[in-house]
Amino acid sequence: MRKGRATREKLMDIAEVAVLSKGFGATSIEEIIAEAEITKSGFFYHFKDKNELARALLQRYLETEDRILDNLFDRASELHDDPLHAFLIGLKLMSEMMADLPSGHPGCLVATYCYNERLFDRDVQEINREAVLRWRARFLAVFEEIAAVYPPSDDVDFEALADMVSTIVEGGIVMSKAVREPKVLAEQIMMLRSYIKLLFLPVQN
Amino acid sequence: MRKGRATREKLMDIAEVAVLSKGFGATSIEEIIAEAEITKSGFFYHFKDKNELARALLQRYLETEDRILDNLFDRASELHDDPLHAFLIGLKLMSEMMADLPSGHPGCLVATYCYNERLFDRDVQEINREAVLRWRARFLAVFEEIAAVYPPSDDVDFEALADMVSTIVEGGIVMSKAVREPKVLAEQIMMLRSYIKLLFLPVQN
DNA sequence: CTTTTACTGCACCGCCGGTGCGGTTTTTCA
DNA sequence: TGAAAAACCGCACCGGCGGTGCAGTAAAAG
Repeated sequence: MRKGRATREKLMDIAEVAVLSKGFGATSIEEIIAEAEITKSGFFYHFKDKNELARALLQRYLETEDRILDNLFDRASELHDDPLHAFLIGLKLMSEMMADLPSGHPGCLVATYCYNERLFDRDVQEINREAVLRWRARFLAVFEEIAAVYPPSDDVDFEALADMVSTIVEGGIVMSKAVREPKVLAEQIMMLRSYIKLLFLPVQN
Repeated sequence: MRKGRATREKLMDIAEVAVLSKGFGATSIEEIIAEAEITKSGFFYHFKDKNELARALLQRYLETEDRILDNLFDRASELHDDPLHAFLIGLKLMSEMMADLPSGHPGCLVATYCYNERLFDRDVQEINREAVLRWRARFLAVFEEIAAVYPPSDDVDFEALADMVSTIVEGGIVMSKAVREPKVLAEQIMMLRSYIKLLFLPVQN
């Protein structure tokens, strides 16, 4: 019961690393079980097929990401009462967190799954879609709260602005991986922060 | 001689669609030759192995992308002499181009290759890396030209700003694919445009 | 009309995803 | 402590795929 959980987690840890560096289709069950030192039968005891592994991987990933985001912006809110400044602090914390990843961000499963869409059945794709829509809703709420206090300097759609947070992170991860410079992701988040500042902070002069 | 080129292009067209929707590892040579109505021997006449297909795909993709970017910003420059306004027009044109893609952006090979890094040898990865660095150089030149005329409202690193263009496009593609809303990519490019406006355009009041 | 190009056909190898099932060890909990 | 449930192992088998090698051939170019 407890042991099974541990083995399952181990399989998923190994699979996640492989999927993020080779794609889902190129990740063989054979290599996963070899690294986990388990038999193929053992693997299929935990996951009835590869698609179930995909679903489990994505769900676990999304849960930890949500927890990290909650934690990060909660901490930021404790550092400043004002919604705008709290969010700016949150972005700074996020940037620092990304910069502290020793060998760069390992990659986002949401992005991988997008570029592997044909490999998954509808429900896995739907989980992915709804996760991104939750991110949209999360940041939309933040920006509406900010806009209630600070009138924006440009007429922007707040849904698009909310999406921009995810866009920058997803794009930043790709860029970091492509040029092999982990700092690019952290810098891009700071660029987003610069935009939010210019958009909502009253001009100082 | 001419016939061979056509077959090669056909194989690459089929492969590119498959790679962008399933990843490189999950794209089988078998399915490519089935769709192209050719034999496996015929395939290996054109590409000595799968890695050479990968290289050819990437190189062709990068060439067409560069041509599209050249064309787009050249057209923009013809519409306005000022570097800032020309670039803002360029972003608008880019956004409209993305919005006009009937079933959304098919995906970027650079991003796919990032999330499939372990599948390719060093030289393919290096081609990918240098392509992104060329994008950086391209937009860096643009922003330096703009900054020579318009002092930026915030102290930003121009290399990071240059990377932001690619970041927004890469991230926007992922977001569009994830939520299955082609317009998201076009909107994100307009968000970038909004930032550039706030960053360089003198405050109007 | 010969050379080059662009293929076809076939045989073969080893790996992989996946299925099925029977047996065994380990853990849990009553 | 001991039975039940959980967590595996072993093995056999299937079809598909990446890839190699090579001999032969149709078509286009010169």
